[in-house]
Parts: sequence; structure tokens; C-alpha cells
Amino acid sequence: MSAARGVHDTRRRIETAALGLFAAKGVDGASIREIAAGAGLTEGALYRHFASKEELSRALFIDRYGALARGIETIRAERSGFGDRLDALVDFFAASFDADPAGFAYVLVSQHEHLRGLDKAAPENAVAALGRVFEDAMAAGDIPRGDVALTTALALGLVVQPAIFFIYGRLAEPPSAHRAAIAGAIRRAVGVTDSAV
Amino acid sequence: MSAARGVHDTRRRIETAALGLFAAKGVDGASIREIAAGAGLTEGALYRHFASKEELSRALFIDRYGALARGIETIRAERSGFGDRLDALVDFFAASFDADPAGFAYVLVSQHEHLRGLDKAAPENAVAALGRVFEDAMAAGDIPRGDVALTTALALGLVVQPAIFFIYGRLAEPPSAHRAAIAGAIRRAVGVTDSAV
DNA sequence: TGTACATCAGTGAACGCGCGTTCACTGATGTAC
DNA sequence: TGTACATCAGTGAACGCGCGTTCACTGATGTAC
Repeated sequence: MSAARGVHDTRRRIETAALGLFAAKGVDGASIREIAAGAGLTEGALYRHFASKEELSRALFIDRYGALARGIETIRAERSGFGDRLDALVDFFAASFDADPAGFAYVLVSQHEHLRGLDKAAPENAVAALGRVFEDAMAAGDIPRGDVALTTALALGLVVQPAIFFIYGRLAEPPSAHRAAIAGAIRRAVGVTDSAV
Repeated sequence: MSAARGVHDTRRRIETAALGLFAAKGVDGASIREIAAGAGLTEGALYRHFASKEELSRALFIDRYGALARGIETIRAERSGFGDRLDALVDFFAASFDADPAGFAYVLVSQHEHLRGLDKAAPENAVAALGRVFEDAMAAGDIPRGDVALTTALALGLVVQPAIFFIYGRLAEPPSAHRAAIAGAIRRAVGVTDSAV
């Protein structure tokens, strides 16, 4: 069993190396050889931990994307009132980004590739979870009724684009430095009514 | 010379086939063989028109990205006042999307790959051009002074995210169907002052 | 008008290369008796 | 405690494959005299 202790370290090293390379060069652009070298292994050893490159890239995505979806659902369950939820959501996204920029970048860039199969109604769909928050807000009269998908897109754009600007050096500081500005912009963009400030 | 007449048709057919495949599968995911077949040619013939796959993908990007940059600069030159410019910009983005969804998707997805070399100060940088519009607006007092890059990111996010939602089927209609809503969201998000409505 | 030559888009087979993946083997560790 | 066997992460060479690219060749068209 003491040999097995190292197993999770190795798996983690592979994931870390893969995530960095996938975020920087894309899944297609990063080779198994590079990933293995980055993790301090040979290619053969990597296949003791992941059955294929596809499984590796998918596991990496599901982990991170699922964590976002669960985080959103937790906030929806634990907070009531759109204002509280919105602040918590912006904080959560910003903290997720700070904790693992490569992971966040990977999810942003590869989501379409991995989500194509996944149904829009899937339990762990982060965008759908976000949509429910805006649905609730409309039902409660906290924001004007309207197209939920459009409202979700607008709010998400206000969070995601600053992250992309930061990743590519167009913004000096990460989203966490702009939490208040982003939350304020969302409030105004979606038209929060006075009762829900 | 009558033989040369067909040359531009062929080039266009290659570009159309490549754009569709690049937008759908990424540059790495689309092969020269697929592109050539899509254009009704053999691989060898494709190389009469483009020196390499890299040149093809780059030419496609530069054309489309440059057109966006020039469109933004034209609006800045021909319109005065932030309100007019903003409406024109949203209309322009929406019309560009409608005219060539695959081209727009390709620019969105591949910008980071191609812009890495390009300097932020490059003459045809669309994001920089957009930034100048917000700089002007701040100087004129049409919107509150603040971080220009952040303001640009917020506004761009409000335009881009609905396009992405539409491309991936999360939004039923393209951005052009939501022009007024998007322009309104930008106005509120960036805090247009009363004098500039 | 007819002949000779140049140009050039297109063909299709072939190339070398790097990729993801496999496999026989090693050696350290854990378990059974 | 000592021996025999099982397990399994890791090695490193090899595999077949599809990729981007090349190349000798073709045939239609344009140009010169």
C-alpha cells in the first residue's frame, strides 16, 4: 500500500502538467510525450493512469466544469435573494479563477468541444444552473422578466470577458480585483429593480 | 487570362471550405485533405493557392479580423457622440455575424492563437480600436472615467457572449435579433451619463 | 491561320514525421504460508 | 523469519496511422512569329 500512496501524486502530476499544456496550446497542440515529460514520466506510464488522451482531457474538463456547476447550485441553495446570490456568484467565479487560472482557461476554451455531447439539461450544466438563478430572480420580481437565455449570456459575458482579457494580458489584474465593478455592471445590465439592490 | 478568371473562384472555394471546417473543428482538427475535398480539389492543387496550412489559417484570420478592426475605426471616424457610435457598433457586429457566422466564430475561437505574435499596438487591432471609442467617451464625459481595458472587456463580453450562446444553440436567435437589448445593456453596464443617451 | 513554346491550375502518388498507443519487460512492494 | 508468488507503476522501444507537404507529370490556355 505504500506504493499505492504515490499513485495519486502521479495522477495529480499528470493532471497538472496536462492542464498547463492544454490551456496554453490546446488539447490537440499538446502531445502525450510533452505531458508525460512534464509530469516526469514516460508515455507508457501515463497510460497506467488514463486510458487515453481523450479520457485525460475529458476527466480534466468534467472535474473543473462540474465544480463550477456545483458551486453555482450551492450558492442557489444557500442564499436567497438575487443581490446576495449575485455577489456570491461573482466572488465564486473570481476565487475559482485565482485558485486555478489554467483550469479556468481550459474550461473556457474547451467547453464547446466537451459539451457537444452533454445535453443542455444535464444535471451538472453550469450554464443551466446559472440560468436557474436568473429565472428565480425574474419570478421573484428582482429583475425584469425577459429572455432567460439572453440575460444569462449577458451576465456571463461580463464575468468571462475580463478573465479572457487578463489571461491574454489586456487587463493587468485578474477578475478578483474587479469583483465590485463586475457585480455592479451585471446589476445594471440585467436591470435589477430597486427592491433587490 | 481566361484561365486566370477561375483562380479567384478556386481561392474563394478553398477559403469557404477551410473556414467552415476551422470554425467547426478548429484549425488542428481540420486536415488539408478535408479542406481540399470540400473545395473540390486535390491537396496538391491547394498548395498552388496557399503556401501552407498556417498561411491559409492566418490569411483567413487576418482578413476577417482586419475587417472588424477597420469597421470599428470607420464608425469612430464617421460618427461622433458615444450613443451614436455604440448603436452603430452593435449593428456592425450583428451584421458581420449574420453575413458570415463561420467567419465570426473562427475569429472568436482562433484570435488568441493568431494574436499572440501581433502587438497590442498593431494598427489593425480590433480590441484596441474598440478601446479608443471608450477612451473618447470618457474624455467627452459621456461615460464615467475608469479603467478603459475593463470597460472594453465588459462591453465586448455583452456582444460576444450572446453570439457564442447562439452558435452553440443556447440562444434561439442571433445577436442581430437582440441588438436593442445588447446596446441597452452596454449603456447601463458602462454607466452612460444622461447627457449621452 | 498555323506552329512552337510558356504558363500555370490541377492530379495523384509518394515522402518523412510526429502522433497516440502498445507491449514485453523490470523492480519494488505487499501477502501467504 | 524466510521463501514464493502476485501486484502494479514505470521503462523505453516499437507500432501503424494520418498528417502536412512535395513532386513529376498533364492538359488547357495565352503569346510570338
